[in-house]
Amino acid sequence: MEADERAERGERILDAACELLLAWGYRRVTADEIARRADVGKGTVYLHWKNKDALLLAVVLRAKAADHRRQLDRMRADPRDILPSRALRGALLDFMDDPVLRALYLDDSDILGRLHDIAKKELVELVEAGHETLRSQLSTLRAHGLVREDLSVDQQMYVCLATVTGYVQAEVLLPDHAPGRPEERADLLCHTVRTALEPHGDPDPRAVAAAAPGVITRYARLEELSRQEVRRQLRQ
Amino acid sequence: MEADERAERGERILDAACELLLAWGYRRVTADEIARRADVGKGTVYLHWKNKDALLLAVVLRAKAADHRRQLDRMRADPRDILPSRALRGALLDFMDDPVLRALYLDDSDILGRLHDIAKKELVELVEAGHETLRSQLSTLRAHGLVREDLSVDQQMYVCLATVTGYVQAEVLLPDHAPGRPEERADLLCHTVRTALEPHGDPDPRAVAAAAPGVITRYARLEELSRQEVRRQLRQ
DNA sequence: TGCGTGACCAGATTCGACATCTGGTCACGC
DNA sequence: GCGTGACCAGATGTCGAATCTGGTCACGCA
Repeated sequence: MEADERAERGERILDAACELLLAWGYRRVTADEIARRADVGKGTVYLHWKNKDALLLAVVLRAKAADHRRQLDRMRADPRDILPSRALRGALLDFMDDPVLRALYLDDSDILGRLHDIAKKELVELVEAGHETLRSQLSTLRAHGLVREDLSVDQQMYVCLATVTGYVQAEVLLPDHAPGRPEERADLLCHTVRTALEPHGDPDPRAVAAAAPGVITRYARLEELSRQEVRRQLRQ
Repeated sequence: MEADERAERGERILDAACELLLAWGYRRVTADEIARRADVGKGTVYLHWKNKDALLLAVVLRAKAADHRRQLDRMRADPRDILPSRALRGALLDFMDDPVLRALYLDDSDILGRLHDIAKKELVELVEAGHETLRSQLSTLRAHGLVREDLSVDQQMYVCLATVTGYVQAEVLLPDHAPGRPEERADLLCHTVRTALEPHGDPDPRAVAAAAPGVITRYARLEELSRQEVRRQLRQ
């Protein structure tokens, strides 16, 4: 059997599941309809995933992997994006663009239903790895003078996580008062994190260039891990 | 009839309702049990409030009024608490202390049930007034050089609201990673807001003293408005 | 020979009629 | 004349019947 064909079919099933998940929500999505939209028999769905939850979890994991991918691409295109302010700015823009991430981070139970709880349990490892990546990123940047040392690394992690959480939640909690353009809101997050953690003035390009490879390597590892998690849901 | 006695009875009913709301949640609270705990007949409850929702809304409004009261007391005790970083630090500590505010701001539907939706509709005016107070506070402090002018007032409002939202949500979303002591978490919020909005270095005490009366007057007005809203729920 | 399929079944979910509970009223009595 | 609790209509909960759906597997097509 063609491995490529199998993989392509798997993607088609994921696409159909993703479409249905966003349109109907977890509770209303049926294995029958996923198979119909993906143009395969229902049994074929179960040749790829052991059950419906594993399939829908894979939809969420694929969105997260794509998110990590975009983050990594940005850092490779412009190393200044390794700075926490710029990295979180990008993360917020990605979040605003991707309806699956929106549903996941806003805990939209209309869409995710109990999938959120399942995802939380299954993603513990990945979230932990994300936190470790952030910790390592902050440590590296401190060593290069790109992040201040007036707070501990743990405190800076909390600042990053709490602040980005606020801007994410603000997307739904403060629909009025929000500056109209997504970029403007992302720039405000950037400003908040930069002033909280980074030294004044523009970052030294040589320090950025020196710190980039290490940070990018860690993010590449995180991206690889998230792609692994998508595959891990597959039956074989 | 003694007006004092009536008011005292009203408080007792509010206390009982508050206790039950936190212990049982909106859905399980009954007018019968509130009356029993407050040692009054059920009819008496309805002499004070036109229905159960108005009573439970009054519970929430009373918590919000007490919150405004504490904020005002702090500003009067130490005028430096008019600075946004210090004001939001206090707001976060208050939030962490008061279970009703916790339920309200975290949208705890186990406790509030549909009361949250009712409150959102009824509180539009008060929330709007709170935002106007914040806007006026920022303008006043900018005029006294206590808040920077590198962002617009609207942008600074969004920074305040989004950031405090994040630290509030972080209380439940990041139970691990959170520094153990509430004060430490509040200090991190203080740091974040201060670096985002305020000039470097300690604030000029004379500028603070000059700006304080105006800001305190606005907060006093807000507190009065919130007390009015509690009374407005009463039947007479 | 082996991958893909859809009819099939057990168990989960939904529905709706019936029973119980509770918000709000008001005639009574202290 | 204010406070009360018995009372009632409508809201809410219960539980079995009917329907739906996840997951399997015997079959057939390539």
